[in-house]
Amino acid sequence: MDGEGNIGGSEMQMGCGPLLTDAVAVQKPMRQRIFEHVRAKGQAARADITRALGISPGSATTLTAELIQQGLLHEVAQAPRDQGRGRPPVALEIVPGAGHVIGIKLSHERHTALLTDYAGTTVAEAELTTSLGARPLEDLLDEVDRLMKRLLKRAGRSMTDVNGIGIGLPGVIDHQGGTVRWSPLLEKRDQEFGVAFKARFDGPLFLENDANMLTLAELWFGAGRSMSDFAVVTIENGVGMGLVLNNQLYRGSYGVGLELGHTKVQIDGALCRCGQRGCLEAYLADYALAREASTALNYSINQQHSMQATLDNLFNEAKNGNPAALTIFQRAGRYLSLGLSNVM
Amino acid sequence: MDGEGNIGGSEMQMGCGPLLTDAVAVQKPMRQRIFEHVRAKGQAARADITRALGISPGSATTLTAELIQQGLLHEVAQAPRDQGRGRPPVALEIVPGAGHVIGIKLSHERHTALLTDYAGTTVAEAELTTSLGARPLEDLLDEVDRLMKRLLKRAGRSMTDVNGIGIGLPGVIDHQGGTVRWSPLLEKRDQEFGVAFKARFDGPLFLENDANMLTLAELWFGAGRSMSDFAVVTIENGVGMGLVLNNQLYRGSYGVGLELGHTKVQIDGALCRCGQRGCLEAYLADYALAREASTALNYSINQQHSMQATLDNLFNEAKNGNPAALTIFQRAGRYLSLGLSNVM
DNA sequence: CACAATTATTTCAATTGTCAAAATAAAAAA
DNA sequence: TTTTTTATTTTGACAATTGAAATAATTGTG
Repeated sequence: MDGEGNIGGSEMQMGCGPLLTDAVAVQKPMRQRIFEHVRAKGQAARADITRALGISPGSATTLTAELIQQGLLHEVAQAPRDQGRGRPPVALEIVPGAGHVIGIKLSHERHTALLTDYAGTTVAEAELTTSLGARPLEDLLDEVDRLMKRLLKRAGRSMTDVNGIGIGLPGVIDHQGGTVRWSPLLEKRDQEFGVAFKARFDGPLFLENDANMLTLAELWFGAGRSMSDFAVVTIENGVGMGLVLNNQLYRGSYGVGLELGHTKVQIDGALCRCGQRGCLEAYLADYALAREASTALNYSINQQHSMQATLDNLFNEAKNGNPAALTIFQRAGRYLSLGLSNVM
Repeated sequence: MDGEGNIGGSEMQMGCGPLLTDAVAVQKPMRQRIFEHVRAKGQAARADITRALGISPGSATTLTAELIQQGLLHEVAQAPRDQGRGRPPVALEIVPGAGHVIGIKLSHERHTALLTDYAGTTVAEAELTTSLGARPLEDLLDEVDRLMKRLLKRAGRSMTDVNGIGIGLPGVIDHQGGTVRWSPLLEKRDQEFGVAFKARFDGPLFLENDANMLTLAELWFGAGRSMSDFAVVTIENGVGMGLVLNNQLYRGSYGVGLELGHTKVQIDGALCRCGQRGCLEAYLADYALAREASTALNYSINQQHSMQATLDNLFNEAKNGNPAALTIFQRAGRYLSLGLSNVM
């Protein structure tokens, strides 16, 4: 009778093993995996698919038939072989016009956009030079609007032909929630980019940090295609990094990605704009170089120089052998390699 | 006719998207997921499983029936509830004696072993003090043999009751291949531990770096159970780290894990036994502290002191306010926090 | 040239895993 | 007692796969 109030109260610490299971481990449907395999290989026969995905030949027939029926795949005439016996395989290919995707990169000085088909070939490009500095979310969406209109006009297509839109921009991006936690392009923090976008346009949006975007590009089109783990480092306005682990982009616990720039390379080192000391970014980013350049080039504080001009100047000085300027670049290089070796 | 030799030679760079798909992403069968869920919770009713794993109640009945049939699960009498209506749930529990597992930790001075049942409760323990230093693989396996015999005797069980054996040891371990790339316990490099083990014993072996082992323990039994990403840092003979990303232990491209100890914390810093400079380990590991201690305590070079004695001495001196000794510990702490913040 | 060998693809019945919906069970509340 | 509520079981159906046999399209061989 005394045990009624708290059930099992005496033995709370039961069980073992992780409490959280990886609920994300949902296997993609077979149709999609076949589609992606054909896309990766460029073309593939049913027999290749059978071997690559470990399915039965019967399934290959059924599933490819469905994809062909949907207009996503089609058979392609085979070049005659000079060796190999047996019935020749018939290659399958992605129907290029089956769908289109827009990719947009928002950046400091100019935005660029690309329209590609499902096979990955570029259909049209467009760009837009923009005002520098932070702006309201609506203004940024206006720019996106203008850019997409220009792109579609150039390709002779309309928004209904577009099956997906990917946008990459600098800052701290929550990919899952479609939120921009912080970006140099936006005035305010924690802007609901995804929501605002959906209100103005349609088609599914994929929002991504620009370094992550670049990393994905490398994974899809570049050297990363055949690697299971790699990192991409960008040095621009700030230091960014994207990391691919196990063939997929690693996003932190809350989709925020990595912050290589704020890796510490020196105890009590140079002051960083994040407020801490010794960050890699404080030695590598353009604003950091510019800061040191002012000293090296003997600029007085009240002289006004644009950052780009300062950097150009610094670069020229270094080329001409100015030792102070050279040291800055050498040090930046050394710190970069240090930060990178830590990632390894 | 000219295109016969190399098929598609002109258009090799076809396709886009990752070439390697995550073949590891095989969803575990539902039966196993249910088993693991019950193990994690200690006990769970069919209705709980239905909700937790998102399956239909019918499936829960069928699948748990199979597990009960196999002798892995059983129903357990429920304590009377004081609130809540409706038919009371009947809890399921893992049959403790359904299987047993041996866990072994090989270390410098002594090896320890544990026999537990499938529910995770310890059945017996054993340990073995060992010769220091590197030895041939066969000698190490002899020690494992002796340890396991002692353990099983104490538990009154035989090898046939054991369904799996996990071994953790310091060094660079290839978990997948069961190879010891390097370990302070072994004379030679690249020893095929798994193969040699299988030749002498039976039952599946799980070989793991000791830091990774500890990390898994934390994931299964400790604070890590409710976290999706975390790191475990060990400071012993060398600095080790285990990392859990997305609820699973991260092993490098080839199962080698991480090397926090050789993260760089200081450009041109202290010399490390790995030959590089500025490694975290060169400030934190016991041999590094001992090295500095010799200086701080004014030991002359030809005096012979055991490492442990030196460290004890250093610790006492620091406690008594010796400033040189204090500095050593403070610096070690600072470098550690630096290395850790980089991991974040 | 007919025919075996070889490889690719298709057909088709059978299996498996899962679910939806209805039925049944066991308790508390009215 | 009857209703309400929650847990579990039963049942039939469905969709995804598979295995095995059949068919197709080649090359090599006697």
